[in-house]
Parts: sequence; structure tokens; C-alpha cells
Amino acid sequence: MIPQLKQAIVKAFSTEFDHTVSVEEIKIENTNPQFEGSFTFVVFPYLRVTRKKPEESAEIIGNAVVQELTEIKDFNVVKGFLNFSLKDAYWVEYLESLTQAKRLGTTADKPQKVMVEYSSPNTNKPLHLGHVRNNLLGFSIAEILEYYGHEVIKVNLINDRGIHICKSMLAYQKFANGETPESSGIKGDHLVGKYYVEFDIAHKKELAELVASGMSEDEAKASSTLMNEAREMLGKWEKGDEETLALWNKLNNWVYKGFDASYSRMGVSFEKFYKESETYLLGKKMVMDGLEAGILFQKEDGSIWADLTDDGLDQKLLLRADGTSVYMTQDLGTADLKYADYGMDTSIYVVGNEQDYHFKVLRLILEKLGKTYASGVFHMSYGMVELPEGKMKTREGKVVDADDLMDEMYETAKLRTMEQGKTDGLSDDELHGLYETLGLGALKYFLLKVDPTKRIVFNPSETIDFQGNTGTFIQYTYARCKSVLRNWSDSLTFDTSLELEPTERDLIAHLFGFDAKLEEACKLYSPSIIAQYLYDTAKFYNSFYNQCSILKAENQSLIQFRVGLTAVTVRMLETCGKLLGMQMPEKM
RNA sequence: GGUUCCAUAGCUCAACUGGAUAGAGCAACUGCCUUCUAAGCAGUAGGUUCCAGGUUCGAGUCCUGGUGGAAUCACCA
Repeated sequence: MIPQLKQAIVKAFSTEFDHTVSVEEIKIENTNPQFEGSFTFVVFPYLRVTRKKPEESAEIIGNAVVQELTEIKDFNVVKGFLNFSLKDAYWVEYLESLTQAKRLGTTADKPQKVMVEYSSPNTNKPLHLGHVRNNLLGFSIAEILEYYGHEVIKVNLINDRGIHICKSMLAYQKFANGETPESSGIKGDHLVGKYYVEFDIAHKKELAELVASGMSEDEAKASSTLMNEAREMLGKWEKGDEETLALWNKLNNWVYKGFDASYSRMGVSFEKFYKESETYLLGKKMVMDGLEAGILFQKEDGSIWADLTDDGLDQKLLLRADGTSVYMTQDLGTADLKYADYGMDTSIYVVGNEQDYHFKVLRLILEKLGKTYASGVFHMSYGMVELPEGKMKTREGKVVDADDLMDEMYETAKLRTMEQGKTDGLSDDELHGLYETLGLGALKYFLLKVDPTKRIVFNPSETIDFQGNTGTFIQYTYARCKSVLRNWSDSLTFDTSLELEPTERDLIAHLFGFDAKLEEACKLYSPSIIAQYLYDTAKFYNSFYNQCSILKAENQSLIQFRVGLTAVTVRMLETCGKLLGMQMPEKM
């Protein structure tokens, strides 16, 4: 309908004002709810062409368009705003087309191959709320792109080596007495995380003692036995010391098992895992090649750098004097490996905005090195999740643990459901599934409804809502629709002579807007667009539901139309819910 | 100190990328279950969009300056 409307406006300009405008420059907006109509054309920008007052110009174009398009019922003019209303028959036919559509929403004109890297955890501690946001964002972005028709590869780059990993290994060796997940009953990632914290405690204690014995803080740091032992361990690891590798493998495998459980509960997944231990050396060759080609330069001490001063940035170290690599080196190598593996058009990194500078530099260096895929590298920079007192800090215990949070959501969902007392006849298994669906649904919606680029301040003392603009509200609406549809098994026919209620028309017009929202969500990599749309869908449906009787409407054609509206709504809720990773309950 | 980002109702968030009288939810208040699920619906109240200028038919949105906050500027990742 939008293309036809634009075309008619172009024609009106041509015949009424003898002026040529292109279809592309015509903008059609959704009519503000407080005015009559569905689509709006703003004439202000064209007054120079029409050389008439806004109202008069709009009037002329409106008349011409109504002549041209039979679907247009009427138009009204408020100042420079030209609002079009469509005939109810058009909306009924549109709804009918949706009931028969194979899928909701159009697909991309030019499908691409897109890689989405997300999660990217360290193997020295369990996941926290920050990771949860990352996981849900990454997964949802991947789902949205895939639904829009792109080929998507979800990958996880695991940070499984380095001094921080050695810290937990060392503490485990010293203090654990052979404790295992089995012997302690502690989930693997939490067990390893416990020793990461213990290292920090012991290290701080050691420093304090050294300072008390008369050392300066710097001296204490330099002579700390624990820290030196950790560094020593990292050296052994890099040299491939068997005993160290065995410990490393044992602990990491516990962590992976723990992560698997958390990922699976969150409902996120990956096609491929990259591990830093397998990629950290790859960047070296790229750097050496860059040096040889004169793109990079070497300092007197032998270290190798990229000079980015022409681009308004600093110099960036890429290889230390001793030839070991840094974070950037590894990321260069990984970027190259990813492209060699998949040859994707776009490579999205879902990483917090604290790394904006890093990714700016990464892309720039890839460009300088002449990598063609550099232009496809995109940092999906999202806002950090913070506590009221600031950033989360694992070592100080100031974290909202992912597993704990999911447990709490489950318990709250159980409590709320029991308060409602509407689940008679459900088995224990079904109840368990329902609490999980509701608890995680609330959590997912809570995190995804917010614009990804904005930071989230999470207050653990305020529980996540189950009322209002929440995942629960959407799930409730879904269950409500299902309850109606359970009482209907016949096929549907649509009567185009029906006269619609405003709530019915509003809901269909809203469903009409899905294409634009899906496209926008893809363009911005923003699940919040879908979440917002999903909320509005439920909102419009509930308005309609409260105002109109469905199965007991006055006549058969009205009943069938309203059942059809319910059927399409349920499909939209399910589709969008899936894009956010949310499950929907049949009853609640 | 340099660079980048942010500031909207008491709180949490929107505002279709420059459009109409800035909208939702929570919290408060008022109605609505003999009817397909009231985890809902309808309504009341709540705003100098941080401040001061500028751009134009029109600014929460763009530009300049200021205030307040955050991130980053590692031979950490």
C-alpha cells in the first residue's frame, strides 16, 4: 500500500503542480494516534513547489490521491499534515492475506552472510548479569538477521588463557585439596571462580603483610610470591609444560560444562567456538608481513607498532620486544581466521562499549594491512550493566550471578503464578516448564527492551516486574489468544463488507507495520525495536479483546473476522517472541 | 589533561532518525470480572526534555558554549 500511495503522490505533484519528485524522496509516516487516519504525508517541505498555503496544498494532493487510489476512504488535513484513512475492506483483505501468508514480514533484498560473535567469556569465573545481556543481545540479533533472510553464523570467542586464568589455577593448586565439582557439589564454573576470588584474597593479604614489614606498595607488588608464581605458571603454560596443561585442561573443562548449562538454560547457542589459546599466535604473521610491507614499524627495542597518528589516534603496540603478542595481535589473527573459515560479508562483534577504542583501532589496522573484509567489521557496542554503586566486580563479590538470577526469576514466577491460582490441571512437569518460561521471559524482555547502546543500571533489591511493560504481559496475551483459539476449529472466511471498530482497525494497521520494524531492527542491530513492537502488539490486542466479544460476536462473519485477527496476533507474538528468545505458554 | 558517549515524569524506559498537544510501564488515585484468562481494560494526576544561545516553516532530536556523569587513552584482556 505504501508504494502505491507514494506513487499517487508523485503523480499528484506532476499533474497538479507540474513538478517532478522521485518516489524515494516521498516520506510516508504512520498517523499520530490522536488524529484520524493511518498514513500521513507532510507537505511542509514542498511549499516552495506548490506555492500555496500548507492546508491548501495538502487539500489538492489529498483530492488527487483519493481519485487515484480506490483503497483510500478519505483524507483530512491538519496544518501541513495530510492524513489518509483506508477503507475497511482493504484492512479485512490485508488481514486475510496475513492468515494465508507462509511467514510474517518480508525478507532482505540482498541476503548476506553475517557472523555474530557474542558472549566471549573468560574461563576463570562464572557468568554474570553483564554476560546475560551480551548473550541475549547476540542471540537475538542473530535470530533477527536470520529471520530477515541473512545467513548467520553464531560464534563464541573464549578467553581461555592468560595471567587471570593462571591465578585461579594457582589458587586451586594451593588451596583446593583436590576439590572437584562432584566432591563439592559446586557447578564447575563457580568452583573455578571461587579460586579466582581466593587468589585475590590471598594476594591482597600477602601485599598487606609485605607493606607492614616495611616495603612500599610497588616493592610489595614486585616481590609478591603469589603473583610471581602465577607469572611463572603462565610461562610454563606457554612452553607447553605437561603438568600445567593438564591442570589447565581440567579446570577449563569444568568451566565449559558449567557454561554449557547456563547457555542452555538461557536458550543461546553457537555454531563455532574459537579459543584464544588456539588463535593468539596467528596475528604474529600478519604483523610481520605488515612490517615487511612497510605498513608497520619497529622500535629500537624490537617491538612492533602501528602508527595511527595520521588518523588522529596514537601509536599502537602489536608485538612486544620479546616477540609475544598482545590482545590486539590476537584479535587481528582471529579476524583473519574467521574470514578464512567463513568468508562472510559482515562480521559483528557484540562487545561492551568500554572497548570502543579497541575496535576502532582493530578495524583501522585491518584496513591498513589491506584486508578487504575490514569494511565488514562492525562493533555492536552495547551499554554496560551496572549496579547502583557502579561496575560489577567479581573479585569483590559485587556481581549479580547469572545462575542465581535465573533461579530467582524462576522462584518469583512460581510465587506469582500460585497467587493467580489459574493453573489447575497442569502436571508438575508442566508447572516447572511454565515457571521457567515465565521467569526467563521476564528477564529476557527486561534486558532486551532497552536500546542496546544504553547502559542499564540494575538494582538487585528491586525485583523484575511481572506486570505492565514486561515479558509476562506479552506471554499473558499469548495465552489469552490461545484460550480463544482452542474454542475454534473451523476454517475462516473473510467478509469485506464488515464495518470495523477502531480497536480492530488499529490492531490491523499495527500488524501492517511489522515489515518496517523488522527492517529497522536489522539495520540498527536492535532487538529493542522488536521488543517495543511486541509490546504494542499485545497492548493493541488487549484493547480490542476488552472491547469486543470474539466468539460471541453478533454474527458469523464478525466472529470469523475476530478469530482471524486473534490467529494472526498469536502468530505475531510467537514470531517476535522467538526473535527475542522468549518462549510462550499455552496457559498461565 | 585529550578523545568518545550519556542527561526526557518520583523511578524504569519510548518518541518511526527534523514533524502535530513529548508517550508507555511502575508507584498513587477512580471505575470495570454472572460473559472467550482482571498477570487485563478504561480513566485521573504527574514535564522549563540538564542550562544558555543558534540553524528553520518546525528542535527532545542538528550546531556552538557551559554544567553534571561515564568510558577510554596499558608492553591487561
